[in-house]
Amino acid sequence: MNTNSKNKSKNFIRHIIDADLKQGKNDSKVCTRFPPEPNGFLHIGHAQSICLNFGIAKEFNGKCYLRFDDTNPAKEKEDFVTAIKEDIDWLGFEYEESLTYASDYFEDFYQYAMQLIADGNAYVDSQNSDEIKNTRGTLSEPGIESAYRNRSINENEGLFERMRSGEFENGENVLRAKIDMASPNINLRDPIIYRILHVEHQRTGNDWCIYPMYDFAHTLSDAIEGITHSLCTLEFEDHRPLYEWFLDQLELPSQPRQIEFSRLNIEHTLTSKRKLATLVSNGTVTGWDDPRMPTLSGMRKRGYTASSIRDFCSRVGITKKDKSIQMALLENSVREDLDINSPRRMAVIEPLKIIIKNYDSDEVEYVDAVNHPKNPEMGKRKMAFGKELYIETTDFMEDPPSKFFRLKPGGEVRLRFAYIIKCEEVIKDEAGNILEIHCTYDTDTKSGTGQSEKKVKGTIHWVSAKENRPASVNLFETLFNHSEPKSEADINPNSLTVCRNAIVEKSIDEANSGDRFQFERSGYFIFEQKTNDGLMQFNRIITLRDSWAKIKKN
RNA sequence: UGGGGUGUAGCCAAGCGGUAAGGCAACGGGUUUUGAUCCCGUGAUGCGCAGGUUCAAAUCCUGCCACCCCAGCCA
Repeated sequence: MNTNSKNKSKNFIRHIIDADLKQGKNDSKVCTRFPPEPNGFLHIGHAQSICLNFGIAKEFNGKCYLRFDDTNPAKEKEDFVTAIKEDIDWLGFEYEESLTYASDYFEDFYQYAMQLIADGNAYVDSQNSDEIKNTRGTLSEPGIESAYRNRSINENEGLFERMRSGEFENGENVLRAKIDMASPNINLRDPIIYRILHVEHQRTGNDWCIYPMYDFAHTLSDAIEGITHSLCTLEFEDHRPLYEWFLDQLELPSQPRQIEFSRLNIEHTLTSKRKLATLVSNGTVTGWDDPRMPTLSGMRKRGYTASSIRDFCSRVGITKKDKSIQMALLENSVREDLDINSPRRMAVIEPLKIIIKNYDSDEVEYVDAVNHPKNPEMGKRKMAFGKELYIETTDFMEDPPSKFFRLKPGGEVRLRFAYIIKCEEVIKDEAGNILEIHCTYDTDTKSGTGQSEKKVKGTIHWVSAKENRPASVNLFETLFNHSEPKSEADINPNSLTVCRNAIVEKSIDEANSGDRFQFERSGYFIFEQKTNDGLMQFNRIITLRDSWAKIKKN
């Protein structure tokens, strides 16, 4: 894919797996899992985890489960399951043989919980949530044991059965693991492992009114599926002792190992499902798939390719260090893919009219334009040239700085694939606004004819005024101004600009929805669809690198 | 101020006792009918800080500092 993958250095997780394999652990098998909760859409952070988990499985000839962690029906929806599958499909990973749901194991979980009770390792607590909260202690003070902590096994069994059968209201009882209320690790202070929730589950309907908590369900799911390496993010480090406690107390089919790595953060964006959900619900964006969102569906709509996201993930390291990746790294991956694979077209986003005074004919003449400068196999096309054309407004300056290689009064510039033109006159309205530029063209300078030795510094793009297609173009900037956004106040008010006066060369007619192009000298764009008023609608995926913009700044 | 983690260039990251890979960014230069692409070149006497062990330390030891995570019947 790139030079990076050739000499890919191994991350610490691969080292651990190598060592495990060397020692013959887990029958020399490797099994991982990607366990999203279906309560939102996947984002770029999930992509890293998907690439890691599915990548490791592939590399070690193992298996990777896609497991929906659906233990909290209050927050989950079938729609999210569908969306998540779609995103993983798009990213290019397969899970047909390995698709599971935590809810598949509800009965197993229940039986294991009964075992915990039978062994004196769990009890039903009848304190309410405030009481439980108030007796948990603090970061520096131990908690207080519940008065219900020493109920008999018999009583606990009866109570837990009655919890299952629906005899209690939400919150009346919980099942707690009996560990240590004085543990310095708060997760070990008799954590709740079951709560009562009279909520219909998207898959199990009303079969259950008690649902297992994450730590319990996750450990058991891993053990049941034979996960060898359970990879999660750093915030679960404190949960590992509890994970291992369950593994120690119960006789389970396998002994998975939890390994934590740091989350992926990207500057100027958010990789928190909860915060992204807020942007969706308060209308800051148009939806989970808004092209400005760091969700996989958003990036897909924006025009990013799955391949470039995989490449990006391969360039970002897997470590335990807190990180904040610069957007430039992602953009580099996107540009690299798009440059190789996108056919070129010409489009003018903000048109400025050019009249070629010495072009006598009212007819159009056709010039050849290659579809890719380095890939002849992509072919070429004809572009209409004639007396009236449009160029980019920013390609003309009446009073330019030095080193401005574009059109200026009295100056010459090449129209790409066509002729060299000279600016003769600037036509303005009474208010002084530039209306059009009158030029002359040099007939000897037609591209490809070799009739003239004339060289000019600048080459600009253009579109015929006679043959073109009107377009509406969405230009995006980052959703947040601040490199590490905290609140709504950091939102970039200019994250979306709509240009409804754009025009594209006529050959764009052939485009199908989802096709990507490079509009020369401008950027990469994806064709969405035609708007109701007949405009071809494009999203700008990303600009070209622009060293002129840098020169201007200095 | 309890517990768990992490500190190598602007951002990532390799390194695992033998004298600091690589990528992105930045900055020079070359090619170019895209100010794109591509190609070439430039960065740590230094690995959070201070000591120590050793012929030899980013790697081992001690102390300190900074930052992140944890007190949901969320995951």
